[in-house]
Amino acid sequence: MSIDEPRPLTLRDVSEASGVSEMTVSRVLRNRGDVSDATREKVLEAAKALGYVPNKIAGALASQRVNLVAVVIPSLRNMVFPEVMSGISSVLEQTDLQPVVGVTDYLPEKEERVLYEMLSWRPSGVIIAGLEHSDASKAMLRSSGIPVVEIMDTDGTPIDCAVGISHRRAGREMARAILKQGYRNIGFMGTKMPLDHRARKRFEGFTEALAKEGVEVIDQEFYSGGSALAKGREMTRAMLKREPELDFLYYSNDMIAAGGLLELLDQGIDIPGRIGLAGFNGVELLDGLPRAIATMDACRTEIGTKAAQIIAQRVEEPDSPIEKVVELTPRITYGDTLKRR
Amino acid sequence: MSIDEPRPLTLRDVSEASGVSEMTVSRVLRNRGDVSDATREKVLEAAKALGYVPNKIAGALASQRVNLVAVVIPSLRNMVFPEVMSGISSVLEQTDLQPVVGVTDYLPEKEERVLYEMLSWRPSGVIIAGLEHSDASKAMLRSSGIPVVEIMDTDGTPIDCAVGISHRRAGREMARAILKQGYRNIGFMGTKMPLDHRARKRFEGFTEALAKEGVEVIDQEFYSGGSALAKGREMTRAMLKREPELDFLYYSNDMIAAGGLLELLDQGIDIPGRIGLAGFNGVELLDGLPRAIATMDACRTEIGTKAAQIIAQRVEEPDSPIEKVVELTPRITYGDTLKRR
DNA sequence: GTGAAAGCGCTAACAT
DNA sequence: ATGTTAGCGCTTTCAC
Repeated sequence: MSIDEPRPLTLRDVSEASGVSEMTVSRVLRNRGDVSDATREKVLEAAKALGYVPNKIAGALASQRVNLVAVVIPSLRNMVFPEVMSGISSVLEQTDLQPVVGVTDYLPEKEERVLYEMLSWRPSGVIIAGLEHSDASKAMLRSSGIPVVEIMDTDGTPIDCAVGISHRRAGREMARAILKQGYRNIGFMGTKMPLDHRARKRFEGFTEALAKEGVEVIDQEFYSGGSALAKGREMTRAMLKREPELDFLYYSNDMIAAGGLLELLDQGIDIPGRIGLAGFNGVELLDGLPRAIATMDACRTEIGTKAAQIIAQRVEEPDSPIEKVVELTPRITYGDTLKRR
Repeated sequence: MSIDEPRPLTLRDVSEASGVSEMTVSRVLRNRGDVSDATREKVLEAAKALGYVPNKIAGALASQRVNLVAVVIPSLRNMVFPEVMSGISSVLEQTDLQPVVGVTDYLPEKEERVLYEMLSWRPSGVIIAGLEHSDASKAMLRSSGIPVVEIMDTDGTPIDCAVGISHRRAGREMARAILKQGYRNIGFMGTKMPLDHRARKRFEGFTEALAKEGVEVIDQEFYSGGSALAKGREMTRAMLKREPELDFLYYSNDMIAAGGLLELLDQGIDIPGRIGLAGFNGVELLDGLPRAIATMDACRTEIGTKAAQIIAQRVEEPDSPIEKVVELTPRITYGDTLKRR
């Protein structure tokens, strides 16, 4: 008796153990075609007893189909993306498709690498955050021949199709709401934006709508890294010191807005009378703060579900019609930090 | 001229375009063996011009090696796991290994499915949260023949090896610290625990250490779902109403502890004099709250890096010695919500 | 330094 | 209802 290397099991092993041809074993394991109940039983028993796990690599190569959907996002630490992911998963779970996540850290070069890696597994579709990509990335996506859904943003031209919101519009609408309530001395705080195109677009829309009414942001500050809550606090304190006559603070996300809120409350400032504030995103996490922050929903889960539906649809029926752009419409939540007439 | 189906490119296409054999093209693309600079140049040029992306499926099947590491975690919405992920990524980025994430939603059956799916891609290793798995999952892992690192927890017997902290010990230590400061009327709030073994173990360690000093938790409450911050607030309010003489609140995570903190501050209660409180995890997110919450670091990033190092090591040198259990030691942060003598 | 042949473990397509 | 044959696109191995 010789000691065998622990070799992974193959179809052949199951075939021999059950006395059924490899082909029939394969059919049973995939619920394909007609197999008699007796044979099916035998095969399943043998497979289970051996602890056989199919080799998808071989299967994929033979069948030229891979049931993976590549999902490429900038980060997992920003709660926005896990929420999009859960929208995607909830739809794909009902199909035989599986999401595979790649993270780019907001770096175009890393996006390129991640994309290359993922495409080399020949997935059935790609869901990728944003409309801004390197030329090489765009070329890869275009020539991949698989459905590509760019998510989160609709301000631009998609490679294949896009699902998201217009961040420029979101910025404009928040600006209008703020002006409408009579605020005029407005400050802005946000992430450093060369990296974050969506935050940049919101800011652009925001200042553009203000300008239309002859208003300019009187102060602004950008951060990167660190605890968003703490940063929101710090930046707010600093800005109020610089510009005491500020009457509104617009934040590029709800987490720094929460920091700002806590700072204003500490200082005993009347919200939203003396100073109003607003963030962006509507992160559920923040329910439970002393005041509900004015914000705009970014439709995260909905973006995920819609994107996944598009992929699933096009995998099933490759010739189904293509909706180029699906623009969802975020709505303002006034909460307790933005006056309403 | 006929219209060709957009067929994915193969090595053969690059071979023909460059006038070099498929074999040599393969060598160039993988930087293997000796290839003259002239040939290398030609090949790279052709590959780039065509936009060739290698087919890893075929490669993996032929070479019997897959550079993927399966990472199986309960959730992405709990910031703990993205932090572990980033520890894992930071290590694997320096190798040619790639993490692939699977999410179980704390459900053993889903863990089983996810594991089966992932193992069927024949990854080079598995990193999986927790020590509790279904028998089928354990069997799959054992017979996979690849390195398996169970993370987060060391209270139990690993299948192969484990990296984490002892949650029982963490609970005990927090209990001791609380008692030492003279608190005696202690309440506990946490997640519903049949799902979350680590929270359960902390609670068990906690009550055990209290019992040793003749102290019992005088009230407890469990939640599931919803905004943790809001839940922490609600549960705290309810519990204080039920048991006004409470002088310490122990929470199973920092987020609900933060909700509790905000509630106590609202009620104008003296912290940590009249009531002290503590959470668990040390989520960076929470810097910036009005008071720093007493907590314990769960060593999340470190767990990720160590686990990834073990996998990387064992992939490189399959016969390297195995450390069964790596137990990291979390430390208490007193913050502003737990008296210190 | 380069190429030819064989085969990785499965499934499509065609028998029977 | 079941079996046989021929690859899928690469890499391993060996020959030159």
